[in-house]
Amino acid sequence: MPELPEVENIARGLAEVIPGKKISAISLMRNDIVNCPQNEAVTKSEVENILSKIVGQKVSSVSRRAKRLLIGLSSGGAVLIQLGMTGRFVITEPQTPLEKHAHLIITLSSGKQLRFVDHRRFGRVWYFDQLDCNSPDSQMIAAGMGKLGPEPFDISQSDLFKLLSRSDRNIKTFLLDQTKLAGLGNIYADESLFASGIHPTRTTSEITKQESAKLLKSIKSILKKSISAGGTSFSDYRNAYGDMGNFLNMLKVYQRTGKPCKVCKTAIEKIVITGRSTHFCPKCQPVDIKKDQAV
DNA sequence: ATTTCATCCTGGAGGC
DNA sequence: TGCCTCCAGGATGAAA
Repeated sequence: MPELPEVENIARGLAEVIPGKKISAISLMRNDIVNCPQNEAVTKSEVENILSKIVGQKVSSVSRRAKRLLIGLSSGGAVLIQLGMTGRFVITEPQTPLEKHAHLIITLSSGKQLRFVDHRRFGRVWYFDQLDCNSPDSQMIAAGMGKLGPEPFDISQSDLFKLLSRSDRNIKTFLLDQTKLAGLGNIYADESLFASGIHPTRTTSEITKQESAKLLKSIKSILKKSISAGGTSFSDYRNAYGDMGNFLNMLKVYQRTGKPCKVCKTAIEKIVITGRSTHFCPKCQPVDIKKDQAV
């Protein structure tokens, strides 16, 4: 659920509080969130081995790659967290009653606790002895890090256009493919397509160079605005302090089905594209390429 | 090689 | 109130 702006806000919140703190204890309520792509829980002894490596280390850094959170440790190792749909972090006092779906509790030398809470349990946690996002390390690959495409802020207009030209999918599905462009999820894919006037079912190879440039500009601008606003909160997302994000009020199409378009008053429509609900304005985002843009 | 599909979960909303 | 169905910020391996 959390997309790039939400994870960025969580990372910034944690970066203010946990670097320099020693990890004095860890408890894991569920083994099946550790080091496994889906449901292959690691063994109890493997988990204990991992936890023993982490306890006693200092947190050296907090960063983000796409929608993943990286907590760097003094040994050079790192904990990687994929939040899934409903994962969140809570910084709290140890005496605060445990959240119903708290799966991992890290107690810091400051006395505070960092809790990973995730009611749908799509979230996963990995530990690496060495933090190197580009390493061919098999675990890094297993964690999906090796396959991630560039961040929207790090790709050029011409490179995005090349990627689009080479693919024959619809643009909505393309934007959700983390191996092509990493960081967008369902909200920001829909919002970016609206901002650039592109219908979500348009075939990527038919997107013009001008449209592609406008799309990248829209993506970057929307992500930046949302990061500044603290992200978008529906039911679950909160930053590390429990605050909600304010970008919800700024959404133009996402979850506004039937409501008037903020630009032209036409009712926003919702369709399903490869299993994901997709919101758009039928007038601002025509199915056909605009005549003045056609070659 | 690409692309889609079902699946992993829990809980809230809405229909009857 | 209860029961049922549908839906939800994601990512994956298997199948087409």
